Amino acid sequence: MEKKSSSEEWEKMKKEINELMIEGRDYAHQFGSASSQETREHLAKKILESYHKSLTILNYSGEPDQDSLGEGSPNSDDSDLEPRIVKSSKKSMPRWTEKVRITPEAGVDRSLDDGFSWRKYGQKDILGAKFPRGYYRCTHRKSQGCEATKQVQRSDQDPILFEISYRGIHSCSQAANVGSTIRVQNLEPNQNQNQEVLENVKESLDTDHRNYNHQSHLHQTLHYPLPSTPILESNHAYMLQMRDHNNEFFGTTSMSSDLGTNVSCDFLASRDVGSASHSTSNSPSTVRLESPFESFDPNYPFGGFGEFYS
DNA sequence: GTCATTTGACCCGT
DNA sequence: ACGGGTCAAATGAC
Repeated sequence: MEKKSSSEEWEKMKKEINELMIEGRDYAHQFGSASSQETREHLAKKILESYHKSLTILNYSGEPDQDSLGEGSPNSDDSDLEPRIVKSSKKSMPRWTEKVRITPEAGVDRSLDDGFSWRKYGQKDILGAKFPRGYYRCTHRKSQGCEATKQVQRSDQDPILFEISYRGIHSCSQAANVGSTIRVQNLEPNQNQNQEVLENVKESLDTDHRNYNHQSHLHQTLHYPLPSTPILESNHAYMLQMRDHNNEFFGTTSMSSDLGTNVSCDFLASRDVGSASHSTSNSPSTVRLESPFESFDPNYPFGGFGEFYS
């Protein structure tokens, strides 16, 4: 009954997000032709704003039903399209899901690396899923009591797509350094790098737009390429702000980290996911695709996968 | 020796 | 009772 109104509300939000993303894409295009540093800074800020607004909307609504987003996760029982706030049944820990697709350019490591260190504590075959699900928790759980955990599930349909479910916010010191979005190693304010990053953003936005009609791509877009973006210092504060805001949505992990990474905490498997090379040696920044990858088709054109195996 | 991963057993919610 | 999530002993890598 109330379903309909929820549905309409979600449609409305989608539309808003769509507009924001298009706006961001346009700014990214302009960035490409901008000559002055000042203009670039301004555009970079605008791009970030678009992302921020989109995230705010998403954050407010909770995550769009993953199942409705296609890429069928094995655990999708309901087919409702309405968005819903996944408030963990487990206590009141925030929970959100991200879909990460491995890209040839980034490789598995980067694609899945969210900047956090994760330790795998279990793996399980899930009913109806071809690949086992990996369970990870923050490496600093013992030392700092960080309760963040994540689950990595490789998609049945798309072997290069991983669904990462995060639970809890990182309370460890790493959260402050990584944020959910910024890849520490990329913070070096190098202009070339900066431009490269924005180019990626641009590319990302284009891609998003292309897939716009597919909700399923919304998540992918959320792979903020920006995170790793060192962008200008003037924007750094903004990024951090965004990061904090996003922690609620992405958790600490995420994306390429964080807004940038990933799923910042490395997703895949923890090793994966969190890996981003961090302290514990555990996760070498690479998420080892673990078993899910063992059955990985070697024919996949992603050289990066090799890294997982090594 | 230390720490991460593996994996079967156990716990808990539905 | 079933399935998902976690624990913890065994094992492996560094």
